[in-house]
Amino acid sequence: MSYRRSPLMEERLANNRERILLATRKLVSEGGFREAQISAVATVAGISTGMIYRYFPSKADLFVEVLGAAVDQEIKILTQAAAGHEPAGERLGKTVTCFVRRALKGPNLAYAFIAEPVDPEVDTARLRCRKKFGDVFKAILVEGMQKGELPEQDPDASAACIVGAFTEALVGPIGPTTRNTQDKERLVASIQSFCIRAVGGAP
Amino acid sequence: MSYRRSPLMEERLANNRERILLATRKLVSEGGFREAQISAVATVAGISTGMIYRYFPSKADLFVEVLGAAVDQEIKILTQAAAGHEPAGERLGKTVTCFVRRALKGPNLAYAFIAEPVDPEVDTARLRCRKKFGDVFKAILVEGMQKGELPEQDPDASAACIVGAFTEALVGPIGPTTRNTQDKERLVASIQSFCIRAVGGAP
DNA sequence: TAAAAAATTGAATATAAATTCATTAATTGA
DNA sequence: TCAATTAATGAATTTATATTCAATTTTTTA
Repeated sequence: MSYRRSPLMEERLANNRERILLATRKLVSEGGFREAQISAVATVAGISTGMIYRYFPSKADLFVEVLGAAVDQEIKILTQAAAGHEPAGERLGKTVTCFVRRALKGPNLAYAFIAEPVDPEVDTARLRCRKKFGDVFKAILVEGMQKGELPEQDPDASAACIVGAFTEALVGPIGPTTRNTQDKERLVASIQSFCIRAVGGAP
Repeated sequence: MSYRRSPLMEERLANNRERILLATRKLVSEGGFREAQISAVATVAGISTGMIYRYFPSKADLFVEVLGAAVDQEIKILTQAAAGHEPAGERLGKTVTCFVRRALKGPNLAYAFIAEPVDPEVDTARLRCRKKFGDVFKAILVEGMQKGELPEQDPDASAACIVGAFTEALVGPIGPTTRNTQDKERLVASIQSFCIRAVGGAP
């Protein structure tokens, strides 16, 4: 035999994979999944289209991985924001604000992800992700109800409503098009108040 | 000359157009826009694909018309539900419940419409539609604030949040998959409570 | 440096769905 | 019924991407 992967080569391969993921992430965060065609990903990553298929079985698989990684990162941050010993209403407010601010700062994938059109395979993954986001809020609600800080309510429904509320407020018709910082902060505050009142967590 | 459209023919043409719209509506409400390919529409309508292009310049135009008609109908019903002289919180509750019940009853297009993936042209129309739904709620909120029944809030943001909240609760991860009537009514009630509390309209 | 193996390329192919248009069928008025 | 005109068909074309693979380049070891 006269070829064996050297550590150097190994590294370059891993590098390629990373480049593909990064390129996809960049394209998606700029123009959504729609703009992330294989050829575009290849161009941005500086490789050929064929290469992509040495690392990912299909475009759907690539998307699912990018989606998963971005969401996991976001969930981690969100979970930290949700931690603490303040009353549930306050914690909810902090968490919502955290998400919304990050989304407004963009290019951040999470919110594009939870709202965007894709093919069925990726869609399944997207639903799972929305559920994950919901679970962060659900945990706050359950604890708040246990402590008697929040009125009784269906935590699954309320959590879904919260995710839906800020998603729509962010990517919907009134979403961030050409807004200045002040407007953005006002939007953040409005969404936060809405969600806190919604779960009965107003002081 | 020896051909001129007779009233009979005129009627048949109008009939074809209607059949195309109905077929599209049926397919979309069953399987979303994804399932409504031109060939499928043609089959369901019982005509050839070519025919469709005698009535609609493109698939996007067809979709936009179907979307618009369905949403207008829904808006009309919603506006009626929003009318009345009860306190704003109560009116909001009625309106939300009306929408959610109708969506759960399906096949009703409106909610599939406001949540589904499509190409850019149709997407613009969809955004307009979501805005229309929001405006129904905004009107309630503005009036409620004027009368001092609701706390001050950004009515655009709150309206968007409401639309987002029930949309997500309906089509999101906890949405209606295999739910019995009782579960559905519980979901309706949960969403309603959430929205009423959210705008500060609790009694 | 040369041969073997693997990595990389990108043009060619596959796929899926929208749109067209030459052809055929149906309708109208004389 | 016939000629003129329009309606209707659906196979062929177009379009837009994803995916493959024969050919090329690079890397490794002897």
